[in-house]
Amino acid sequence: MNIGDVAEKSGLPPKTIRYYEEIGLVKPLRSANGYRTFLESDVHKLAFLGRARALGFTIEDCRNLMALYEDDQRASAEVKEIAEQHLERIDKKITELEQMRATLSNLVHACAGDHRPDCPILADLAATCLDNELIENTA
Amino acid sequence: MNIGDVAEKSGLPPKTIRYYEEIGLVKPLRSANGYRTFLESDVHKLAFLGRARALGFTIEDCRNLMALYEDDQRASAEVKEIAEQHLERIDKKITELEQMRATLSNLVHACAGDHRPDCPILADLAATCLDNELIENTA
DNA sequence: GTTGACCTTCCAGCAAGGGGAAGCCCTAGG
DNA sequence: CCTAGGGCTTCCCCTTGCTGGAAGGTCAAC
Repeated sequence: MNIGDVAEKSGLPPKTIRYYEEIGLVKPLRSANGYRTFLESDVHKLAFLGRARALGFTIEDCRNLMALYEDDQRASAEVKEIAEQHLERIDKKITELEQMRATLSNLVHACAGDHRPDCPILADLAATCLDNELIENTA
Repeated sequence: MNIGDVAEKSGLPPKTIRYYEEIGLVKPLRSANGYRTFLESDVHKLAFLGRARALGFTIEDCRNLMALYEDDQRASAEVKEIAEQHLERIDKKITELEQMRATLSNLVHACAGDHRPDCPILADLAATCLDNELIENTA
């Protein structure tokens, strides 16, 4: 199977598949003309990777998950550990974004959004670290 | 004022300040010995940029926000427009992350996390795109 | 035999800086 | 007067996870 077929089957672009080979996530064979030749098991691996990436796992996580997947002596605790750490990263990121969202939302609501130059958004960005100028900026 | 002082006052690392000069966000003067020389207004700008970045605005957003900040003929509508678009980006990102979180959380809870190899997390990653193998993998 | 769709490699680049080397500059201490 | 140190400079590579493009080989069809 050539890379184009694999791309279609796995849902990953050819570029991505070549990249995954480059970093050692898949190891396709080569046919005489230099083309990569993939087995069904490669398609399976690539789909696995695509799914893991879609869940936000890093490439390194994917590498570890793949290794565990292929090791039938694995302990599910190891997999769970990786997933839990990732869950924490996600929660942290969500918290950060919620925080930004809250601040930004306040500012947006406070801004008239008309033709006049007065703007609480700019005032906030400008004033936060410079209390002595706050009065000038908001006066 | 040299870059070290500015870094302390603005809260941005020297590396970041040099980078911001490189991409034209600030334009410090140079003294005879080649050192960058910053004015108070530069510190002010850099603090503005730091705050905007902390709210997740892209560098390009920052560039536009700075331009509006320095234009006293601006319409607050233009600022609000940038902020609203950013708010949408944030909301979209949060939604994505919540989606990942939900799926991942389900998988984590379904996984025993013990010494045994059976793992719903790996099974899900492996099976999603290959229904014909689902039975084997979950059997 | 030649077009056009594949495939190959390599190079460059995105965001937004971080790390570190090699080399000035400036000041304080002995 | 010399030296040690800290701060400053430029330069280039590294990060994450790809994506785009150029130059060129291959293959099946018409």
